[in-house]
Amino acid sequence: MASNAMFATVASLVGDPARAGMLHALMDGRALTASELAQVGRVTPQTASGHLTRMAAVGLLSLEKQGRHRYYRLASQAVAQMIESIMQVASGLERKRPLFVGPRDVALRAARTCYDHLAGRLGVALADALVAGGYAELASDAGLVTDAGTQLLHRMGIDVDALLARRGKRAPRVLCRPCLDWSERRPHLAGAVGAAICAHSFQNGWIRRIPASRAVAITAKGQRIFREDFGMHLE
Amino acid sequence: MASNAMFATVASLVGDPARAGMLHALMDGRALTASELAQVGRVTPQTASGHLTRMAAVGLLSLEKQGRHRYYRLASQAVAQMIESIMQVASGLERKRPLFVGPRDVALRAARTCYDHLAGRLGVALADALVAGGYAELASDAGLVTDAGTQLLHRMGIDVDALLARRGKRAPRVLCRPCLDWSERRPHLAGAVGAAICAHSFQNGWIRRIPASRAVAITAKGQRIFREDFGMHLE
DNA sequence: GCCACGTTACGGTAATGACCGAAGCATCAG
DNA sequence: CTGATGCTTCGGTCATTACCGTAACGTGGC
Repeated sequence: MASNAMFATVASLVGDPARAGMLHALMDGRALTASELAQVGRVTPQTASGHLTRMAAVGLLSLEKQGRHRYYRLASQAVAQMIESIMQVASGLERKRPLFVGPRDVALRAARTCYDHLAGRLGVALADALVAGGYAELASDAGLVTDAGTQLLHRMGIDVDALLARRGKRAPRVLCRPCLDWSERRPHLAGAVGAAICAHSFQNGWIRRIPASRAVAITAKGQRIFREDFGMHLE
Repeated sequence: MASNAMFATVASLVGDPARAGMLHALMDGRALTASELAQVGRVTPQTASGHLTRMAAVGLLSLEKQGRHRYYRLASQAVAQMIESIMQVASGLERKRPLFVGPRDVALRAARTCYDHLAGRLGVALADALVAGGYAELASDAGLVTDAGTQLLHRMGIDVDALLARRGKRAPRVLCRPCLDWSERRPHLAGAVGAAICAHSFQNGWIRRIPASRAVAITAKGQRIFREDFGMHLE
């Protein structure tokens, strides 16, 4: 196998607790400074710097200098998907022992971003509502947005056709990627469509980020739109 | 995050070169003995035994005792998908430096199994042919089998409806998962449908395993069927 | 110019863990 | 029973590497 060495390199990089914490924090798709990442990794800035340069050198992270700050972010969607799939396995194995839910997790479980799309109960509820309304079909393997769904999204201001055209797709149907939620163990909407919905939700003030967290809060406006327009049931 | 520790544990387990080699070898979905795995990991049986017990204890591998042999296999499809996604990232990063293609790789690149479905040029060609014939639609995110595709597979002896029923799906359409091939960098058919096609191909003698390898050979019968019935172009 | 802050480079230390040799258990053949 | 094979456990050695303290290097504000 050609890439056996690189394979081990990548996995062992991700396997260190400090680096794992940093990558975890970067999973919301934002860029964070070295200091912030040192904090989430629970190591001193010196140590964190070493970790970050190594991950950037291999290509897991991309670096953007801005003044005296250095912003790191996940280098690609492939990296995010890899981390997601490892979390998938890890959380599956952890089910064996009783799982404590700390207060810090409450907000995360309610609603959060997963690299570029919505996850948590919000993400799952959105997916459920779209399926229930006949706007989408979701299997464990794959998913697709129906014609009715395309129209709904268009009414909400999300142009799915433009999305397809931009990616140069010939597929007549709008396919989308399901993503198994590690906290809910249920599929939700990822991929290009999921990312578009998430971005649109931020832009229109349906949701907003909770500072220093991957969690997001649903605004009053968002509550109304999610319930009335998407037909979601948010407890 | 609740599972941060487990996350790092899983990733660091995968990150060791010897264990990575073993997992790599197990990616064809078969079960291998401890000795065989020691060989592919290039370590002595004692060392391998330690690795294997650890991976089984955490839940990455499942163990089946048979006489004086101990057969290890990947514990779940989730584990296979995780490894696949890490390979994805690793091979992407490796593109920077010139990539040598050893003779050992030639057969692998031509046709191999990827846990439970076909990959390599064979897998990609099959996917291309299905798309070209209007039997399937594939995007990077997801895919689906068209009605024509369902009928074609039914004629070949693969009952897609039964597949759906077995999984208790309500989705009216047959969705399938695309899997980016690390050697071809093109999508091919994975998921339930891909697995069914692969299993069927083995059962009917269209392909057979090349001993001591993940590579598979296409039989004369297979050549004919792939070309005439599926419309594939195999060089 | 100066100082404050964020980040990186360079030591030395300590702990983790991979590895193998030797020995001990099982299982199967004769 | 005896020997052979497959696998595991134990003990000890060695290499790797995460970590921090100290110090140096940039950038931005004053």
